Amino acid sequence: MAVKTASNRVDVMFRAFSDRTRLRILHMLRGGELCVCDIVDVLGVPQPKASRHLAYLRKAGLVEARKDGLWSYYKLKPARNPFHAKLIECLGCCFADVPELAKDAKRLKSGKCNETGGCCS
Amino acid sequence: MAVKTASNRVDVMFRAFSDRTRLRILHMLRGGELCVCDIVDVLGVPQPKASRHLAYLRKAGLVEARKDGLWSYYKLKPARNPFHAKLIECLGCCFADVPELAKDAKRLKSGKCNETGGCCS
DNA sequence: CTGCCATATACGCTTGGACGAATATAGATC
DNA sequence: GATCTATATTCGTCCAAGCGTATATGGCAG
Repeated sequence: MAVKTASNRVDVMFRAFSDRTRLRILHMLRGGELCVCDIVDVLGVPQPKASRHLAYLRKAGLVEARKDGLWSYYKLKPARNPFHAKLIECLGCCFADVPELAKDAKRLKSGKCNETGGCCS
Repeated sequence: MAVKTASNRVDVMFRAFSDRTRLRILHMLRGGELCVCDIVDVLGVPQPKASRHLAYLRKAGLVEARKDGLWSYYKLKPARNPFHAKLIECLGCCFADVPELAKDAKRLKSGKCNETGGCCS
């Protein structure tokens, strides 16, 4: 079963973290599952852009999606190995160094829909 | 003094880790200072390629160079902040996941010149 | 079945960056 | 100063991947 997928490749995982938008998405997801419209809303980017980056993260094995009716919910995948775990830890540490992250967190908290179910308009 | 250099940018640092060759270089340097010819030798890549990647790492603030006569010695820069430290920790964790790293370590140890001074032919 | 909504993908364009090959730089030796 | 040697940089090419725009998919409501 040891299929050599892209998800196992360390360089691919690092690259997944090397884009500002993806970094913001990953950081947001540390708080738990979110649906795409929330992500689009918090990031303030066009929907296809968010979707593309989510697909990238999915292929890199870093997030997983769950569909529920019209909505897709994304969350971080649990760490597969020590390296993956360390990488996730990096997410917590870079909070201070990436100004957008604080803004995103604020916007997410004040947002309409984070956990009380009533999402997306 | 809070100059916004590339070295402060989290995404740039991640990107620096996202290339196999650079990952191998960074991993090698964990053992301490090395001169370029050692790196070229262990990696088994053309010298300009190693030099280019070393320049990239230098610009990303991850390594620093010291010149001594004809030779250049590179070493990891000490971590500037918690994020940088975590990232360096990742280097240790990905050893198991990147096959080249073990081979590099072996070749470096059996190599002619790692620490007894007599480097480079 | 028709139309609407959330999400995903395709398209065309543009840019960053990896490469090999060639060349430049600069210290050491004669 | 001529030359050798270690390292750095430049050049031209190629490919991955970013973007906005447009469109496809697929569930749901009427």
